[in-house]
Amino acid sequence: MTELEHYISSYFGVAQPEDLNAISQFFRQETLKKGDFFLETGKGCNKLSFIQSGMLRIYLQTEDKEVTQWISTKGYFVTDLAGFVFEAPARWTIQALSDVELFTINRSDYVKIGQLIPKWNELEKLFIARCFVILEDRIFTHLSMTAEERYNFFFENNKELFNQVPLQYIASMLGMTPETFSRIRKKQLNG
Amino acid sequence: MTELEHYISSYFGVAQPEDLNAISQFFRQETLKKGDFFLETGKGCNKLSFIQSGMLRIYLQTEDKEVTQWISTKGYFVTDLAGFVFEAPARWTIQALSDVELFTINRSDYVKIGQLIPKWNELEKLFIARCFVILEDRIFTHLSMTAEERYNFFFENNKELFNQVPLQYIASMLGMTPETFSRIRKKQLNG
DNA sequence: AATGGCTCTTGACAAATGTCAAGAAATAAA
DNA sequence: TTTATTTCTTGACATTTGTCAAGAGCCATT
Repeated sequence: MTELEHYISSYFGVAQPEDLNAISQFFRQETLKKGDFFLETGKGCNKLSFIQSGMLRIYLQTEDKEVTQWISTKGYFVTDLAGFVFEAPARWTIQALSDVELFTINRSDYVKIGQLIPKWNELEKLFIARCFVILEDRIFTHLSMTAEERYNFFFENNKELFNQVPLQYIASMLGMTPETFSRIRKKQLNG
Repeated sequence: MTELEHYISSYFGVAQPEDLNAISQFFRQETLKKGDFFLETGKGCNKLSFIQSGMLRIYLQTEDKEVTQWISTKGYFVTDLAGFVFEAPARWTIQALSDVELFTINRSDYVKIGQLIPKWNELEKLFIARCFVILEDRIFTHLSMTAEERYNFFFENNKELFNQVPLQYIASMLGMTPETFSRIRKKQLNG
């Protein structure tokens, strides 16, 4: 099984080798240089990618600040769901934090998967439902935890990220300023 | 078109009257008294309902506090997605804030819709994707707004809720204490 | 090694939000 | 209506988090 097939299998639960192979044929390899944009707010997003290596930051520039929504790393998929599924203008700007290797599929090929694999729509549904549940959890952390608790919770589950990306982005994605993040960090390292 | 058919049509985009009718046949009417539990954390959730009248609160009791995740009102659907789709133990407790009338479908009947309507899985996918996008927005409010801004944003879009449910629940669902909520409220009414 | 540009840390202070306790107001129960 | 219960508001104060400004550390380029 190729790495791509492994991702598809684990995210969508596709089991048949021939199906996996057929699906993976639709993807093409693509690379981004550090700083390149995968997507910009307001533009069309007609692709979905799996990250083979590197990291991407999903964010939005508002009037007064830049809000990082998520950082996607190896093994994750990346797209603007509203853009990809509903052909709406992209909500997020997505930029490479490092050189990035991707497996990318475009919308028209993606649609073909549904025609090829009868169960695809259901697998996709289950996939998006899992994503929904993850967001539910994330909202819950904001309703129930302090900045420090969110820091610890995220750190426990994403230790490796802390020495790979600028910390200010992690701070933003946890809903706090870089200064607060830095102080909590100091406290956790010393205490 | 019945009220139920209207909901199904607007949420799932089912267009054919005969399909709508077939789907709506699977639903049964159900009522809850104020205070009754639609679902309790940890139990199985094998039903999904549309709210014909009344309000339900979706929340979770933690060690030290009760966190309201959402309040569902007329026209909305209600379920524990992880429980309903993945047959996982329910994450949320769902309780009637008032007497409630529901249209309810159970999981086994729900599955039958998929067999009846070829496009169902796709419509469902789109439906859940829309829910996902709504949660993305909600997370964004927590990353980018103060308590006061979240209050105003929510108030503008849900004025009617403010004189229908205990405000402490709205406070919790916006991620602030009842006291903070009350002070912001005063400020907005006076200023 | 020196330069420049980011990024992170720190301090001092300000603002926002939480906590606790009391009482007022609203709602439900009798 | 009266009483009881819950919910909301308010004040005083504590804590958390944000803001601003300066400087330290780090990294890449020269």
